[in-house]
Amino acid sequence: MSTHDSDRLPPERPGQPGGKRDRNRKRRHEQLRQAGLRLFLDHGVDQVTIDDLAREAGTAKGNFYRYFTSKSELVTAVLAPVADAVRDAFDQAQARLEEAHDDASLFAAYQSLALGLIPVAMTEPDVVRLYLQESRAPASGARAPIRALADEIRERSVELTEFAVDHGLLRIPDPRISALAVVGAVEQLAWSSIGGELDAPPAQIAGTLISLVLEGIRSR
Amino acid sequence: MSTHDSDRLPPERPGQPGGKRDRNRKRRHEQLRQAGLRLFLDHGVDQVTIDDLAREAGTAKGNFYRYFTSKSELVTAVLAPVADAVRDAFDQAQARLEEAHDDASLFAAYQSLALGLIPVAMTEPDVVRLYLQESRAPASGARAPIRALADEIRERSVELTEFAVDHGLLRIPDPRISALAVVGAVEQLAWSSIGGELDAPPAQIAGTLISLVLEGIRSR
DNA sequence: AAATAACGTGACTGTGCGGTCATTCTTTGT
DNA sequence: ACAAAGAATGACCGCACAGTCACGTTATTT
Repeated sequence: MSTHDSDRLPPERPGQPGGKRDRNRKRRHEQLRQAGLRLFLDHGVDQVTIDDLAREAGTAKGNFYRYFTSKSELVTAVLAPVADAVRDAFDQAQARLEEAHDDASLFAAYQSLALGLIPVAMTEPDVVRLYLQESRAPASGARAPIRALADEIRERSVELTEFAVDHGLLRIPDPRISALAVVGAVEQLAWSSIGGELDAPPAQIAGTLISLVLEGIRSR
Repeated sequence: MSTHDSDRLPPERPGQPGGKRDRNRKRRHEQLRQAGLRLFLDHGVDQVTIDDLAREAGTAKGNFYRYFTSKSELVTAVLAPVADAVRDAFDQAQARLEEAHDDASLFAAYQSLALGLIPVAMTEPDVVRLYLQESRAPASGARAPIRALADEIRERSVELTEFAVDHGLLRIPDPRISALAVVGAVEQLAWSSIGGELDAPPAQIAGTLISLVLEGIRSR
């Protein structure tokens, strides 16, 4: 009969939401997530094996599959906080932009995007770094979730700027080119900053980039 | 005695420089290079096995090792044309910059950089794409040569702009930030363009980016 | 406290990988 | 034409991997 042929691994959550089972489960989940983050950063997602992950998390191999069905699913979990923050920040910015009517409110919309992104970049630099490290991976395999997030970021950035242009808030010839250029600049600066190649404080980097975008190099 | 303990695989070149051996050898080398380029793009460098490469190149596995000692060495060979062009272009630009004295000659130096890079990007888009795809990989493993090239590009870009600032040719507060922002913008635009997400012609993309950098968004 | 069910373990299996090598084929030098 | 050397082959070895599973442990329910 099999009411649910598919209730295989991993099983449902334990009984009480605040009980010992629930806490233990969350702890293991987080241990595996942290192990993944460390190993992925050091060796690249593709090079890390399930054995490596289990060992680094201090548990047995078979147990890994009680929490994640695949490495790809773990990658999604590792990325989750950043992915959520990114989506929220774009939603916010889009909502504000839809009610914008002048230069000031346009600026405020873009500012809300930045203000939504900066906190997570400060609290989770390693996750951001992992994203940047593998963000242009082929769309198949364990790195796929990272690539998907990258595609979403580019898409929504372009969307946002096209909306501004369509509603007469911004007057630039090709919004797609400008939006992608800014995304590329932001990502490269974040990458160099997190990697320690740029010792300037993030606030200064952001300020320099904003004035560069608004006024160009000539103005200085 | 062993005059040469280390003349193991891969062996020296065959007798005549223009003979059949030489031609065959060059052909196989190129077949393996093309096979690598295709497979690396489709599946990512780390996911491709030596068996895959040999099969795609239409040869036997053992033969691979007559041409490359490792996957990493093949990656280096795949990248070679772009790596060479990049180095040459930076050398050129640096030489011009050292003799620059005003705005016009500064512009000419940067222009020579662009003019050195554009041809190889047009003739070898796949190699550029592979570089962009894996350019932020960890420094160990088969992707290492790609990462090395990326580091070199960033380093020399910063160097170039710092030189211009130090010699009073450019007046910007932090040359490192500006240089990296431009590198990021260029790479992102190249990535999107090669990936078909931007249908604008390269010349228009370049023009828009240049005016964006020089004058900012406000000017339009 | 007994029964139940999720958690946790590590051995096990099959598969596929990197790298080697004896052998055969092709080119070259004489 | 013949010998010498490089090119090419694919079977083979050892190993490491993904995924499974029977069994022991710990928390939860009754």
